Amino acid sequence: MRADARENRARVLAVARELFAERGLEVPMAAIARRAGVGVATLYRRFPTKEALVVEAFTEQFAHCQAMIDDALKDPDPWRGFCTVIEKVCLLQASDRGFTAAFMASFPDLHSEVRDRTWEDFAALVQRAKDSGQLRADFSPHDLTLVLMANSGLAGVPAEVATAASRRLVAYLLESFRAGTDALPPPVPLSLDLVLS
Amino acid sequence: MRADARENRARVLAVARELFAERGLEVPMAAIARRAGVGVATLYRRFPTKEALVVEAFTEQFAHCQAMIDDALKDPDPWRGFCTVIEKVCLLQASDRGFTAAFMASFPDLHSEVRDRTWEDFAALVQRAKDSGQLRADFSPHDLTLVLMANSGLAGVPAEVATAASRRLVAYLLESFRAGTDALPPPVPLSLDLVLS
DNA sequence: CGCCAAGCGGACGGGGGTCTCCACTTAGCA
DNA sequence: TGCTAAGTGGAGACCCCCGTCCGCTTGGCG
Repeated sequence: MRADARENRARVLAVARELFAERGLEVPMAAIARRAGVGVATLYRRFPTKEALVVEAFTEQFAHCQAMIDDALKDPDPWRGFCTVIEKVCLLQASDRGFTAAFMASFPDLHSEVRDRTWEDFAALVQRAKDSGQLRADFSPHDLTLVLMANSGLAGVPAEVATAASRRLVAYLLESFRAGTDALPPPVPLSLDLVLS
Repeated sequence: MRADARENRARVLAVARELFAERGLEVPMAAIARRAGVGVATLYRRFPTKEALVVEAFTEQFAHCQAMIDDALKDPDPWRGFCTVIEKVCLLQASDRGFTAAFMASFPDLHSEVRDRTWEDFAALVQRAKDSGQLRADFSPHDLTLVLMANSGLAGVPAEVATAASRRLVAYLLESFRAGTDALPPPVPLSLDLVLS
């Protein structure tokens, strides 16, 4: 690949991440091209479709999520590990509209194997927190999806407001995730795939 | 207005409510027209713009919300009244995608005076529940918006799933709204107007 | 330094959305 | 029953988006 081409590709990706973060995935390809100072064709030569660009733009964040869960499993305090994961991923979601949408849409080929592993690890984290007696027994791993979907409802307001709101929402929810409280309606087997609509 | 015209208008409204509920506001005008057995021009003669149709289609539900709060203020148990309002409005939101979107978008001219009154009444409901000692003192009326936005994140999954999920989410939240729990991050002065983006 | 493939950008096709225009139809009064 | 104004529907103007095509430009090797 020629030097100028490589540089253009990098700039396109940076601009895409930036615009996706502040305006969501519905930002037109032409806008990304314009801000990056290239033509539309350049985008489509490097990324065969818009979806490919989105996937590429967010792989980093997805890996980051996985790393967060890995760290949390190593935390000596299971409850703190559990809380930290939820707080961090919700904050990430609240501060990046594109991440939220990409996460929700979760394109079929978007690292499905990574997603599966993440899911298993999170289930382990939940079990560990339950065994320690700090997480209520009727918490379901599906409740993570519930939290993520609820938190995604905050997207669309300016980023600072969304992060503040997310912090408060998560604090409310974590409080009721603590062990020793009343019974709840049954867990809902939510899957992000349902959002495809 | 001629008899046939009146009938057509009613049918269009019914169909619009139906389609908005199941598919959200992004359903095309042409689809509504087709399902109602009329041409597009008929829609636009009765409702100058799509927004007007949406407003007209949801005034009923909005009035219903107001009525719910009125009833709740009459409930002898302030806490039960408070919970019932939140449960009902969230369930309504979860079972009607269009309502959610219309509520969130809350078009400028969408009964702004009604909205103000509803807001005041809800604030009264909150104060009453706090005075009775059952609602935590640091609950903010803005937290209603927080709940609504969070709940709106559940839209997009099939209606039965969304309602089940909403029930569980609301149960979690109400549990932590109860008095006698830990401190929270400060309330966020959310306004639905922020969602205009 | 010259050459050519790799790279480039803007015009364009195709699809889908809102809303308008206009020739035709019909309700319903006299 | 005849007339006319109210009502109708579909074609199409206009806009925005994704993705492609093609003639021009340029990096960088020999």
